[in-house]
Amino acid sequence: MMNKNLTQRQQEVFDFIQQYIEVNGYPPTLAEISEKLSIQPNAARTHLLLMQRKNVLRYVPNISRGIELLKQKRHGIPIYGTAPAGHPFLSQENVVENFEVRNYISASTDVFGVYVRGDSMKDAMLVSEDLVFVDPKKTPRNGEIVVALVEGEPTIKRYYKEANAIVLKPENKKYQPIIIQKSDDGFRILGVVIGVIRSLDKKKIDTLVEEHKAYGKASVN
Amino acid sequence: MMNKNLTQRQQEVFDFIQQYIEVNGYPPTLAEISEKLSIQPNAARTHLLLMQRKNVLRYVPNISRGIELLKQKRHGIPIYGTAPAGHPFLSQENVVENFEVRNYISASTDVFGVYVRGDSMKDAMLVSEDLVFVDPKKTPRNGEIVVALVEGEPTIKRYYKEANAIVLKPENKKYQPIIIQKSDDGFRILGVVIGVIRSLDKKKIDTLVEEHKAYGKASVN
DNA sequence: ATACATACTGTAAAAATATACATCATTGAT
DNA sequence: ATCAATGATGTATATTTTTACAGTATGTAT
Repeated sequence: MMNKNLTQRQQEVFDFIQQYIEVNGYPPTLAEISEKLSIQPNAARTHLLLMQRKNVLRYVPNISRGIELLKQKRHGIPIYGTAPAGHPFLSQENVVENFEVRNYISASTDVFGVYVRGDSMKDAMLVSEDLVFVDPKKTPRNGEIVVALVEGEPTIKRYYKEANAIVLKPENKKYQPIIIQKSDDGFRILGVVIGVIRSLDKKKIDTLVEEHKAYGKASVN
Repeated sequence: MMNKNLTQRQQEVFDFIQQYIEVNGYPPTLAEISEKLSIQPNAARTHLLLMQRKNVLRYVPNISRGIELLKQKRHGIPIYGTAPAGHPFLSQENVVENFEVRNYISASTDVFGVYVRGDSMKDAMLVSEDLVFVDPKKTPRNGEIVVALVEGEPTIKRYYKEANAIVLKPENKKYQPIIIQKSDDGFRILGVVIGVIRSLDKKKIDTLVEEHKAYGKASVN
């Protein structure tokens, strides 16, 4: 994250502070900065004052470790509700909440993400390059979509528990269901899919719509 | 974020520290904590030492503001690549990256989110309750999906620029395109849709698949 | 050539912070 | 009934951290 306005030395100071906070959880003292850069505390102080003018950090005099890095406070994305007509839509007042994935998909703390590959779930609207969020703590119910390890390979399928076996159904007629016998080793449910996120560009939109419409025709065969 | 193991007083201390860091960017001194809770600095110190034993924070003696809150370091969600067979899939080594929406949808810094309502874009796989990410800085190209303000009402449609007008096409045969004359006032493009996120539970999955299959039948009529 | 901003050194002093005792009250567990 | 853990007070002291001066040097734009 190079700040174009900063001089080389200032950037070094900035980087050190950033790293220090990452490691320690609190900002460094002037002495710590100066030691690292082999300069005097006073020189470090000057840097902070100059950088403050450039608005990349806040330096509070007389406060030990009174350094706050600005800019990269880009946390969450504002979400606007459906504003009442008349109001300027994009105003602060219409911010309903701030987006944080963890809040949005509200799952246990150890959710993880996996990219979808292939088209075996395309009828459930999961296509290649989508990123699915998986909750490993959740026990799958029939019909839910799960990520499972079948013979060492991760796969995304619909889950159905039957008398003596577990059936993993793809959502695409081109593919056959996978049947897991109770004795099967090398099989493991990694978790339940609780969300998807898709990055859209024009090409992706077009592909999606094509596939979607093709489905209609295919189903008449 | 209530920590079950903490006593009430400890929770108060924890909450204050959290809030203080949020506001100032660096942790408080013992004196600041003690002042807020109307106790002696020494008492505050004891709390920190006790809480450290409970692993909710780190307190470094002799270091001013030497407090680091632990636990809520839950930033981003780990994303696993498709692991080579044999490797334990869910191991740290397979973490490809850490999920941050802003990185994922890679847009200008002022992206925002809006919830989708209605089914006018259902054929482009945008359904009610989906959250779309919108980039206000991006200029729409023909065929891209945009969020626009039409007579004060926000709406999501496909964008097409024609000789004398702009056409906003829904992706659902039930609805008619909206045609905007150049002179039209009260019309404004708010941004281009660059991503979607959907929270999935079993009910939502079922609804999606139902609608998706129904599309096939409808399109044969 | 001459400001001006950056990038320092070095030292003493001032201010901000943390800590060591000594002491006490309350509560829950053995 | 007593121990251990929590939650405190209060004061003097030690330590950490910042700051005020007083200088020096270098490059760059005017």
